[in-house]
Amino acid sequence: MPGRTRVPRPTVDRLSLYLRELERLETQDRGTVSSRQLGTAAGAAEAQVRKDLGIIGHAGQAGIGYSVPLLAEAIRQVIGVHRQWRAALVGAGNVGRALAAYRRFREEGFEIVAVFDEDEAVVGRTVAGMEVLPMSDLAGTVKRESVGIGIIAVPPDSAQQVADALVDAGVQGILNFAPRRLRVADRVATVDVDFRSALERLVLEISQRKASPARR
Amino acid sequence: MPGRTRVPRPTVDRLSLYLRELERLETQDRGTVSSRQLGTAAGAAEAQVRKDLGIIGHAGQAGIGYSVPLLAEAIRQVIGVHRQWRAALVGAGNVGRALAAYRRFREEGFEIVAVFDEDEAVVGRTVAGMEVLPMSDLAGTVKRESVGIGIIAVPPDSAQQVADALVDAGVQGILNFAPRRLRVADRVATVDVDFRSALERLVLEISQRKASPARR
DNA sequence: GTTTGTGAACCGTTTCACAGCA
DNA sequence: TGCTGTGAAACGGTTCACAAAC
Repeated sequence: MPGRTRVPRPTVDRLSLYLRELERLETQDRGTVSSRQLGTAAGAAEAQVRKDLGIIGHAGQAGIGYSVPLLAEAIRQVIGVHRQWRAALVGAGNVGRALAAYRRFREEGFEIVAVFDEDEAVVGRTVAGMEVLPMSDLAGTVKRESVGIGIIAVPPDSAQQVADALVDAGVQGILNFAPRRLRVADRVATVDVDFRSALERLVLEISQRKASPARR
Repeated sequence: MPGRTRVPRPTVDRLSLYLRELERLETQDRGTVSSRQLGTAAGAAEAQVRKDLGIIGHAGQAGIGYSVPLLAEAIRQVIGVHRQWRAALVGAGNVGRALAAYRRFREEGFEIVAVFDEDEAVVGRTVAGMEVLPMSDLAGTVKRESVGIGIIAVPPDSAQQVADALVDAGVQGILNFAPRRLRVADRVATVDVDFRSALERLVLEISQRKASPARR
């Protein structure tokens, strides 16, 4: 059973990036990679890569490197994408429709199995081949379809109440696209994807870059 | 001239969140906030809030707190959203169209002024009221329209070449929605928004949450 | 020669704790 | 009493450096 030790957040983020590089190498039938190459792809130091892989308990071979397929599988196991995750999307606006149409998710182990909206006028329409359902169907669908993840793509003012509904329905995690910090029970994990914060980070970095010479 | 001291990345992220709360309070005509309240909204400790505001050189009043409008303005100044930013969007697929349609950007100081696509079949179509332009028009448009930010919403395989084109055209920063690490000149800032990494982070947190009791 | 695994030093950020001001 | 500002301590993650394995 994996998940022995706690994995630091920065390490998790890098594991995602290593996995992308490994999958690229898999298509090229490369048998091994060095920590240096993985580090270059992920923008991390090579010692960092070795530390990260040590944390998840994966060993390489001195002088050779790491086995591409074995390491890829090990990372998938640790992250948990070796199994398929089923998600319910709430919000059929711009962001919601784009997510529903994003076919790539499926290959990556995620599947949106139902779409909901609070707006009665939107309920009944078709989004990416799925009928938009009313919020009253949420709890039933989550149970029936074994939904583990809720995706929030509604305006900020209704984000919290949607989160409450998802938690009540029994999801294990929430991916939140609304620019609002959610308050949820401890047993539920949340991750925010916030365009606005990303843009603000970018703009501030631009300003700082102009002020002082960049490093690296 | 603002931007005296360097602002740590984690602080930048929290400043975004403080600003959201401040804007909410502004609509309610609240005159002051305590570090405790800002911290609660942003999920940070109160001492952390005071440290952050100290870093940007903003002082509160002991026993009272911080002035809502003054602090909001100070944060906007530091981040750089007190002025309007003009952006060029590359990629008119699902993600690109959703971004183009995302009206909220405008209120937040960002404006997409042009849309480009590499695919000849897409060029000429209309997206959010804008005609999709060919990549050959990129450099000219960036100069003519004073575009500071490029937004990449293309498949991963073409992300790097789009980045190169944006850098050559003279943008100062790139917001990257493609799941690929970009390599750009030092003078250009980049920020990644990666759905897949976000989902993987979520899934791993779900696993860890099941394994051990959560804190907080 | 190449590349791993890891203790030790290092560094930046967070938390603590408390003096000082309203 | 309520709340800020800030040194000092604690923490967690990163980088260094090198012995060991191939």
